[in-house]
Amino acid sequence: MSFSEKILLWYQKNKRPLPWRKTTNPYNIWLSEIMLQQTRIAQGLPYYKKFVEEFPTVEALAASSEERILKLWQGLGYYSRARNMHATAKTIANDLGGRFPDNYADLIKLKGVGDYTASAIASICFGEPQPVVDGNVYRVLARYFAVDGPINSPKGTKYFKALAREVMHTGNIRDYNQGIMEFGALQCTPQKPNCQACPLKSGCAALQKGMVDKLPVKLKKQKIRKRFFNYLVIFDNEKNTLLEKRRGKGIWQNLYQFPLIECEKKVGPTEIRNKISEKELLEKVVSVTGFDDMPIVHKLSHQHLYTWFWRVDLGNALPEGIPWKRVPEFPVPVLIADFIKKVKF
DNA sequence: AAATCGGGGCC
DNA sequence: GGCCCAGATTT
Repeated sequence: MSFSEKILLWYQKNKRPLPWRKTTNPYNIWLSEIMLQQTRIAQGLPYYKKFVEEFPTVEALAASSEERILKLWQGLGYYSRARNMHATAKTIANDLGGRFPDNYADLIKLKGVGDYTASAIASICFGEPQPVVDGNVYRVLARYFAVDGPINSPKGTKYFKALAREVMHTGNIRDYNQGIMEFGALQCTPQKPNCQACPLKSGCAALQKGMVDKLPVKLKKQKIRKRFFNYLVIFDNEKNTLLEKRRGKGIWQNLYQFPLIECEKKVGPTEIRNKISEKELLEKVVSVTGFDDMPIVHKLSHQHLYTWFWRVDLGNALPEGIPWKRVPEFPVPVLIADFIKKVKF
């Protein structure tokens, strides 16, 4: 039996009953694929259900606001996916008559749809023989064929895409693509793969060479930037607070936060007061007090955010003040959401 | 070619 | 603390 036939057979016996496996509707498949980019199924699943519930069709998603979409997306990370998803929904609803492109070449033109996602939708929804290469596929192929070149160099990416194309099962690409990913997720796992009970062990080159735990090879690790955030949790004399929308290029684009003062190092209440008056952010500051002396350290994959929250009481009323009860309506980073959840006023 | 973009689970 | 996750986009 060939590699792909064994994958197919394993999948038929071991596949999990996931909601997006009950349909080949491209809207549902697209939604699930965008949400699962760099995201474990356990984490993405509740978000998929929420989105399908609130937006049953691409038209419903297109008609929604970005803010509402970001709110539902809150906690899932990589928020550009949500913004691109909204843009693509509008393209499909408004320019394409509500119909998804039905082939790889057209799918990959959509915002937020790259090689993997275009291949996944084209194969799962339309049966187009395009191989998917996600993190699972890299691992399965690197081990089975004992490929020790890096998977994340441009040459490596091309090599694995070509290898995946060579070995794919064109007769049932729909199940094969999902099968090889499921096999990587459940059987050929990153740590402690279940090689003893593996139906592919007789042909696995890495197993025969004792290299299973060395593969796949990945280049470089990114170094982590430290940043120092000071959030101003403001209360005016009507107990309203202030939120600002993050603009520009960096993390958390278009999400909300308390007014932020970023510094090069830890600072005290005096510096915070000075910064407030320098920027003429607020008038009539009555008091500035820290919630904690120790920072909350929020760890992203490429930044560590050392964060202090400051309570700032005002003697006047803010024209754009937001009642504390309405704060949970805004999409915010998990760092902010955790703080709001933790404190009681 | 390298950097950027989140958050959570596991060891 | 490091690694990984149904990757895409920007620089």
